[in-house]
Amino acid sequence: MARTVGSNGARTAEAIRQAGVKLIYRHGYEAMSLRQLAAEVGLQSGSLYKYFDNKQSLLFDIVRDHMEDLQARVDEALAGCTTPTERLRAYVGFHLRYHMTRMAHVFIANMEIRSLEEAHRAEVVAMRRRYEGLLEEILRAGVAEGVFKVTEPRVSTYAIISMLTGICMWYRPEGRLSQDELVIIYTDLVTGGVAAGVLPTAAAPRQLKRA
Amino acid sequence: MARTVGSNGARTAEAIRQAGVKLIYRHGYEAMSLRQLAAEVGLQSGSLYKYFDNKQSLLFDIVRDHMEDLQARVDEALAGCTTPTERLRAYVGFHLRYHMTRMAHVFIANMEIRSLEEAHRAEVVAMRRRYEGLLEEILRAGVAEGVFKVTEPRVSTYAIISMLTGICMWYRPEGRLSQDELVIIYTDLVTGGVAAGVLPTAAAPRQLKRA
Amino acid sequence: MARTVGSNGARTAEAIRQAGVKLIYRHGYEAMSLRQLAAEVGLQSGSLYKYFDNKQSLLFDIVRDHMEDLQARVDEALAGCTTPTERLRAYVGFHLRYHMTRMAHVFIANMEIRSLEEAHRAEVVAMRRRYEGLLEEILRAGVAEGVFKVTEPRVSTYAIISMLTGICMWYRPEGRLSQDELVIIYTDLVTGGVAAGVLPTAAAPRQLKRA
Amino acid sequence: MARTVGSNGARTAEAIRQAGVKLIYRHGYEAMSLRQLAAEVGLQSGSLYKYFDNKQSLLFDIVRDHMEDLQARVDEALAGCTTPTERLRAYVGFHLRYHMTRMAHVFIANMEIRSLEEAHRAEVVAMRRRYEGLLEEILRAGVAEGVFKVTEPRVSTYAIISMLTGICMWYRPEGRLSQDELVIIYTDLVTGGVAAGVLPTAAAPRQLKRA
DNA sequence: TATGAATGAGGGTTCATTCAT
DNA sequence: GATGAATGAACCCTCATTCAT
Repeated sequence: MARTVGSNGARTAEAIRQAGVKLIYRHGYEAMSLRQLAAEVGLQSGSLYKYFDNKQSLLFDIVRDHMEDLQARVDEALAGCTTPTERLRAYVGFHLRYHMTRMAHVFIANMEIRSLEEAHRAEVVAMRRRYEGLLEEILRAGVAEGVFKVTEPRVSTYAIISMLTGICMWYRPEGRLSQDELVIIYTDLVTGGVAAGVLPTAAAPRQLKRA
Repeated sequence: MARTVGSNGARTAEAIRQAGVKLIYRHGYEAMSLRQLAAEVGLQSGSLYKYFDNKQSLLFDIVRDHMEDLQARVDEALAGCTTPTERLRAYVGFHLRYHMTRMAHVFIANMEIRSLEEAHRAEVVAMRRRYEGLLEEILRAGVAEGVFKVTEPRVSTYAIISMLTGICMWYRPEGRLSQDELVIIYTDLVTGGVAAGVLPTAAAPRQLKRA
Repeated sequence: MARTVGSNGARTAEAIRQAGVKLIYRHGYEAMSLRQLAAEVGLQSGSLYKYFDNKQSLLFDIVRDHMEDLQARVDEALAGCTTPTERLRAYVGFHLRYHMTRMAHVFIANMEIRSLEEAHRAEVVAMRRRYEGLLEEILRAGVAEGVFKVTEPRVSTYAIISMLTGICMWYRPEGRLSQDELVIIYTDLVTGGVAAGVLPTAAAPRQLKRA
Repeated sequence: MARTVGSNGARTAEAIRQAGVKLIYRHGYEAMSLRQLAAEVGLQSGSLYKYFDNKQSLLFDIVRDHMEDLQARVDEALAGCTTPTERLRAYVGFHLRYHMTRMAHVFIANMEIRSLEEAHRAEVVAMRRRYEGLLEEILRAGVAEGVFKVTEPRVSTYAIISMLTGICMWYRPEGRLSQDELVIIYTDLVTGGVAAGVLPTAAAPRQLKRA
């Protein structure tokens, strides 16, 4: 890709960021080379170092900015929702739409945590914990009010988050179902799963035989 | 790690396989070097080539064998279960126990699909599709019998699989909750989510504002 | 050899080319390592890849450029020569002088065809055929005019080319005989060999006993 | 290739020798791996060391045996030929037939001298010198008797040998021309080239311009 | 701001060779 | 006589990174 004539520093920085997201999403952080990235934005690979300190910090910046954005937006989305049920629906809807809209960023933030250096990983994990903590609090509040039946809110939180996040493994904008339709389907699954006083508990299941 | 005296070929092959699973699980396929792997089993890196053709085939062998094992065991687990509800509980229980027991293999099979060469990836994806197809059939059967309320069995399948698989992101054998307890929790979430005639559908949700 | 201070890219490229010719001539393409080559020009081996795509392409570039040069110069050398005899003498003289002057290149082009990948080999073989074809045409013209007695121009072409090219197996610039003297000797051999109506044909020879 | 059942040591040794000749001829000494060679005769590569000390000695054995055979047979071929002309014809005919019959050995002996260790190379070069010396003596004898006009017998020897040897670069047994026909063609070229009192010497030729 | 030449480490892989069995 | 597991060195090549210009 030829270099954009008249590009200034800020524009180049943004181009690098976007190309980085695209290439990490497509190939993985380890598999993406800075030569590739440089070629994508029309630079020599050495020139990238005007825009970041090293490859690792590029990844960290992408992930951290994503997590900050996610947190800011979920706070917005929940503002004004008061009852646990309302808040649950808002959280689920927000999470799904965000993940369908920014698949690449989300995918990277989930898959490449492993590639972050320890200090960076810790920071990202803390941000993630805060974001997921919101859902756990919603579940606990619903339990307290008797509208949810959840014996282990932490576990259910993990379960629900995993379910919702999984959408970015297969969702395609050009697919048959609209975002709205998908939100309804998933919301039904979640609310059904946590609804109070509906179904009897699962019976004690059989043991898995080891190899 | 020093080489085990008297080790023979078969034992070395097994050691390589296990060390491979461990290191790929821990560092990722791209990040694991064959020198690391060789050191782990007490060999020179070139000696590994007695046991596989190349790094890629090591990964593929691990993933393919895992998928075959998974399929064989789920078939076993479902044998004798006839009603959709029974079969759903069996599938969920099996999937969870398998994933809690063989976390590393499962994690690799999910995360490193990206690192497989196209032909290998296609093969693995087909195997996965078959495995997940079992759940979809169960949901469809339940809908047909009127015991499940699922408008998009394919989507719900993805959702449920994601939820269940997510357990291998955080489960620790030494954790507070037993496998049995976790199975109950997840099973309740799933069965509640697909149960017929319980909750009203989610209202049309708000749109996510673009960045 | 230490790196020449102030060397720029073009100079390095040329140094690599020359060192490549020298080392391939001396050790053979297979036996020359890129570490050797890099050391010869004062680089790290990885740095060579700024200057060629891979080892094979270094060889191909050397051989192809040599063949192009050879063809361009023989065309020059033959320009203005009209009679078959004149042209034969010109071809022979040119071929010998060229081979005495650029022994290494010629040697490589002859010996390392085997080391070229199929596509490259085909290209080089075609160039060689064109160059040798010139001699064959000269012989045929001489036969047509009755000045040469050559029953199989193709075979005689191979024979003459082999004879002349062989000079680069032993010629040394510091040797007793000058290039001019050698040209005379070889030219006499060739012209004597193809001269019309001189000697009776060889009698039917004895059969070689098989081992 | 599967191992021949019931093969004994001598048979295996011979099989290795033949496979070695074939593979070195086809790929070159450096490019042939002992794994390849072992596979060709149905052995593990380590087992080859029962039959030779190392890769180098395999090459040397092949070349030395070939040179000894060549010398023994040329002595035979010349036995009974007395006049220089007779002897020249005999030498040429023998050389050509031998080279057409044992192309692989000849090719190896010519091409892989470079791959021989210094001591081995010296030995082979000496053998070759002796073999070529025969031709030189024939030329000198012919000059002494006045039947050949050769000013530099050493040079002419090189020239003639190169011409004749070149046949193994293109000869194919299934080709249009028989060995007898080819011998006649080459013999005419050689005898014409060295015949006394036929052609005027080549005029002083032009200088080759350097690049 | 960007280049482009260069580094130095390390990647996956192949090789000739050894040796206990 | 042959295996097969293993070595240790070297192979070609790619990488993130540096720095004078």
